Formats: sequence, C-alpha cells, structure tokens
Amino acid sequence: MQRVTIAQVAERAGVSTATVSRVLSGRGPVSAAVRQRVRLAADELGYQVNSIARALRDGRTDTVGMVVPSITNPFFTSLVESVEHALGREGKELFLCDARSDPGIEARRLATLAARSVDGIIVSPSHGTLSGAAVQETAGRLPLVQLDRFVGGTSTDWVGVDDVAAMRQVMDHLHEGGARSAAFVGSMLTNSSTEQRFDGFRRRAEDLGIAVDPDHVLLGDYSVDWGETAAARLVSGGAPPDAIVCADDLIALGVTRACRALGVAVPGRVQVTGYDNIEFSRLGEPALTTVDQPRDRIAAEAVRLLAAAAAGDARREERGPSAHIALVPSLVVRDSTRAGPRTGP
Amino acid sequence: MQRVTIAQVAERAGVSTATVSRVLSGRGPVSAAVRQRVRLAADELGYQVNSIARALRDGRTDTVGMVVPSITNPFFTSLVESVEHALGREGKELFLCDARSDPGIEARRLATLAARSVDGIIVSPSHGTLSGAAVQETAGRLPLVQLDRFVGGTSTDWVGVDDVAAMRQVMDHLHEGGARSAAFVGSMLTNSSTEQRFDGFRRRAEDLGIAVDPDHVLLGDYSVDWGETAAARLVSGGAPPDAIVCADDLIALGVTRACRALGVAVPGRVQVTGYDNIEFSRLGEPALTTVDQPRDRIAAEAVRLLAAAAAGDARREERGPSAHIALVPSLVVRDSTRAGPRTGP
DNA sequence: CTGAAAGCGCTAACAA
DNA sequence: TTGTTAGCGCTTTCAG
Repeated sequence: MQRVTIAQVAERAGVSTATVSRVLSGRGPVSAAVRQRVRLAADELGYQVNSIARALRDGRTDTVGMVVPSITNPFFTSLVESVEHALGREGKELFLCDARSDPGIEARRLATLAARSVDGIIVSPSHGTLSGAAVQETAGRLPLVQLDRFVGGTSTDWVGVDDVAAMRQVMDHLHEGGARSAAFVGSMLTNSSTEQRFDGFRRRAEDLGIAVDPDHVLLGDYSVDWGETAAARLVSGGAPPDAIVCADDLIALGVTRACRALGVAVPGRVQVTGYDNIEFSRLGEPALTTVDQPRDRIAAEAVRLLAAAAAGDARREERGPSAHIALVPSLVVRDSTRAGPRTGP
Repeated sequence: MQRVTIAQVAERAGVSTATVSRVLSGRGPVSAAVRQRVRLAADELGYQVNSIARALRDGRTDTVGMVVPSITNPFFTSLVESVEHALGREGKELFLCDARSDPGIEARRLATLAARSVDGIIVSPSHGTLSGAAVQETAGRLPLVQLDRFVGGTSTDWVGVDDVAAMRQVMDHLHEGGARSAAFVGSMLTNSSTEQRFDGFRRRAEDLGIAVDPDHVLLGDYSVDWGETAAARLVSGGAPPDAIVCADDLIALGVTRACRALGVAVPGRVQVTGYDNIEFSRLGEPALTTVDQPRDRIAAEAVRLLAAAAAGDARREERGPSAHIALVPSLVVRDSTRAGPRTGP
C-alpha cells in the first residue's frame, strides 16, 4: 500500500531523482543506457507518478471541474459525456459534481473545485439569480464557462443554444399542424432555460395569433411527475389547448403519459412538444417531437473557451470581453405533433 | 487570478504561517486575539485552502473515485447519486469516471485515480474478465470495492444484489401469470450482472418446468435498440415465448416498444420483465414489472467498507478477508406481467 | 501560546 | 549528459 516515489526509483537505478524525472516525463536529454535502467527500475518497482505532487509543483492539474444541476437528468448526463469526450482529446480529466438543483450545494461545489486547483470550470447554473454570487466569485479565480443555462448579470463565457429561435421553430411547426391555442409547461422561472424558452414561446405565439390562456402557463420543475400533474390540470380544467409546449422532454413525457391515461389523443386532440431530445424522448407514446441541442458542438466550444482562457491567464493578459456562443438547435419531428416532417430551418 | 497563500495571510496578520494554519484548521492552541486577527486577514484576502498542497502533505484527499461502465445508463447514474449522498455524510467528495464499457479506458481511469491519491475507489467493472488485471492491480494500491458488478477471480470487497434470488422472484411471478415458456434478452455474457441473472433465470426456469428454447436466449448489449432488435427476432421467428425476461430495463423498454409496434399484446400475449427499476421503467407502455435494487443501501455499504479499509491501512494492519455483501432486491410488479401484485418476498 | 523549520513528491534552473 | 538544489503550499513536530 506504500507508494513508490521517484527517489526509490532513482536509488535502484543508481541515478538522481532529476534524471528519473527527465526519463519519465520524456523531457530533457538522457543517454539511452540510463534511460533503459531507469525505465526498468520504475517498472520493477511499479512506479506511478503522484499527480498531487506534480500538480502542486506545476500549478496545473489537467483536470476540469463540471457542475450540473442534476446528474439524473438525461440531458445533463449526455452533455457530461460530450464534455468528457472533448476533454479527452486534450488529455484532460473531468471532475463531475451534482448540485442537486440547490444553489447552496452548488456554491460549495464551486469552492471545492477552486480549492482543488482544477484548470477550469464548466457550470450549468441551477438558479437564474441565486447562483450568481458563487459563479461570479469563482470566475474571478479560475477560467469558467457557463453551459446551457446562465446566470443573469454575470460576465463569463457562455455556450448554449438559441432558445428563442428554437421556440420559433416549435411554434411554427405547431401552427402548421393547426394549433390555434397553446399551453406552456415548464419549471419555475428560476433558470435561464425556462425563461428563454417561455419568452420565445410567448413571443412567437403572439406573432402567429396563437391564443395563450394565462391559466395555461404552468410552472413546476423539470420532472415527469410535474408533466403529469400539469397535463391533468390542463385537461380537466375547461377547454384544453390545441397544443402543450414543454420546457423539456421529461415534462413532455409526463404530459403524454397523462394524456394517454386520460384518454386525450396525442396528437389528434392535442399536440405536444418536448425539448432536449433525450434518448427516451423517442420512446414515449407517441414518440416526442422535440428540439435537439447540438451537445457535442456545445461541449467542444466550451472546452475551447476554457483552453483559451487558461492560455490568456498564463500570458498574464487582461481578460478580454466574454464570449456568448449561441448555437442553433434543430427541430426533431416525431409523432406527438401533426404537421409532417420538415427539412428546412 | 493569483491565489492567496497562507504566507500572505500570515504577513497581513503579523504572525507565522504555523499560527495561521492552526487557526484555520482549528487545531492547536491559539489566543483569542490572534485568532481574530488571522480570521480577519484571511477574509480580507479571500483566502481559500489549497487542497492540493494539503493533500500532498497529509497523504489524504478526502476524495473517492468511482468508475462506472456507462454514465448514460440511468441505473448507474442513480447509483452514483446514492454514492455521492453517502459520501457527503462523511465529508468526502466524489470523482466520477466513465469507462464507456471499455476495459482499456477503465484501466486508464483506475490508474489516474490511483495517481491522484484518492482515498479509495468504487468500481463497477465493465467486463467480467478483461477488467480483472486493472482492478486487482489497483486494489493492491488502494482501498477498493466493487459495486453491482464484479470481476471473477478478484479478491476485493464487493457490494451488490443477489441476482439469482431476484431472478427466482421474477420467474415465480411469471409462472404464476401462466408462463410456460420464456426467452432471455441480455448483453453478451461479459459481465457478472448478465451472467448471474441468466444463471438465475435458467435455473429457476428448469425448476418450474418453463421451457427455454436455445434460440430464445439473445445476447447483445444494455440498450433500448438491442431490446427492439431482439424482440423483433423473437416475435417473427416461429412461436414466440410466453414471457421475455430482460437483463435490464433499457432492454425491456425496447422489447415492449417493439411488441407494441408489431401488434403483440403485453402482457396479454407475452409477459415482459425488466431489471433495475430505473425511473423510466414506469413510463413504458405498459409500465414495466422490474427488480428494484436497494441503491442507497448498496452505496452506504460500499462507503462503509471503504472507510473500514482505509482505517485498516492507517493502522498498518493486514488486510482481512474481503467482504461480499449481497443485498436482496425486491420485485416491483406493474403492468407488463399478468399475475397480481405480491407483497411477500 | 507562538515561531522556526522540515518535508510531503515532483520538476526546472543552474552547475558541473 | 547528469547531479544538486530550491521550492510549490501546507501541517506538524520541536523549541522557545
């Protein structure tokens, strides 16, 4: 259980620790003979670098921290996967933290990551305002980029999708399918995703003359349960809308499930849309029409921004203006809406 | 971006670094006056400990590494959540790694975690044999416990469920519902989960006189797609079985979906069961009968074993015999099988 | 009660 | 080409 150090390898090989370091890191000139001996000694002893020591010395950990609101939300899981992939290409590791949608836990996670000298942080803030202080504070210490969601009033890099544009596509599609009235089911307006999506929904509904009953805007949380609850409320209370626009797929899955249970035909009686295109969205009954976020692209941009920020730090440059990169998502038409598949934007 | 060190705090407070350390860590005697001054200086400077330096010094990181086969599999995600919860109670962090079901990547992850001096490792090995070397090797360096899955021929602690007992429950239940023949759909027999579950399936089928056509054992991977493919094969090829037993819920979700598409009534014509009780299992059409693993319990036991192993290390004791803890899972009866809900074991 | 100093394991100057 | 040494930031003896 005792760890092998560079000194032990040095002793066994009959050289200095510096030489061992040179051989093992491949930097600096070493004669072939010595190289052999050191390699052998290291192998025999089963030497492995102590990355803690290296990190202390170098001030670099080759590790990026990521904080997501919920690790059980499939959208974030697949985003994590994309980020890990992107980091892997740079030889970096990912330290993943779950904030449990709690700005308090989130703040603690961010502090921990900063204390652990990660090279940068990728965070999808849990809350549209309450996450602000911790995010801003952390951004002052380390390269940080916000992903998907963002906090109002912060000045950090951000990568995500254009929710308003996405909602425009959704509404146009529903309109094409004959919707003249619509409901919106989302989470409490305490994060940018819901805010932006609701905003896009409302504006385009207005443009298209789609009626939105104030009672038909239901805000809870991102969960299947809430989708079921909300749908039941919409269906039982007077005249249901022609369409139910959901802020994410989990909600939409709950909505379609409730509709099925209540005997409301989807998309015959009411059209339903989701958001995120999680794997399970195609498994609903009917399969969900939803919005696909280009996760790999988002992850790649985030990693790129982080690398750029780190490089800037190293050169002791002023932090330039922060970048806001909004990618354009695409509508995935399946069976929960009426209009046929479209190919254009 | 420059980090504040203990030395700067010491200077500002007009004391030595040792005193600052004593104040900040709350260890050692310090006069109230000095304590005040140090606290103030630290706050003003925005001091945060550098856990890298602390880890190097203490040889402890208060971090546990976890390696799972696939972070996008909801079962593992919720297991991760449980582990994080359990660790949180001990003031430890979780470093999560995704092996992408690749023993090569897995081995690299394990090595990285060891290099980073995590206090212990929790791993659910991707492969029943190929994961062996890396797991055993790592276990020789650090406290390690295998979770859920395990590798044959290794001698480490393990916590999981009794798959054979679970399958006994499943088969009894199907039998009660009138099944006289059954199929098994799992992953290639390259991990202990599938192996054990198949074994339990086969043995109990025999006991109960349930026929298992050799062509009705289909092995692919843990995915919805494979479930769909397998179901199509079972249904189209001659006489379909009375029941389809799936090695996990993802497969079962694919199976029920295919059955629906092909017009095969579930559970009318064929009963279907899953395994894991992931959140989406109740969202299938019909909702899945499945096996619930006591995740929180599993996680708690794993964390406990790790702590015990770490304590043993510290006392330089011999490693005792390894513990194998198999918890008993419970059958969750929903709508994809015919017999009524049961309350007993 | 407080300070000086050693040392965790590693790497990069600097010397030889 | 190789060795010596300083030092990353922290904690902990050991003196005072």
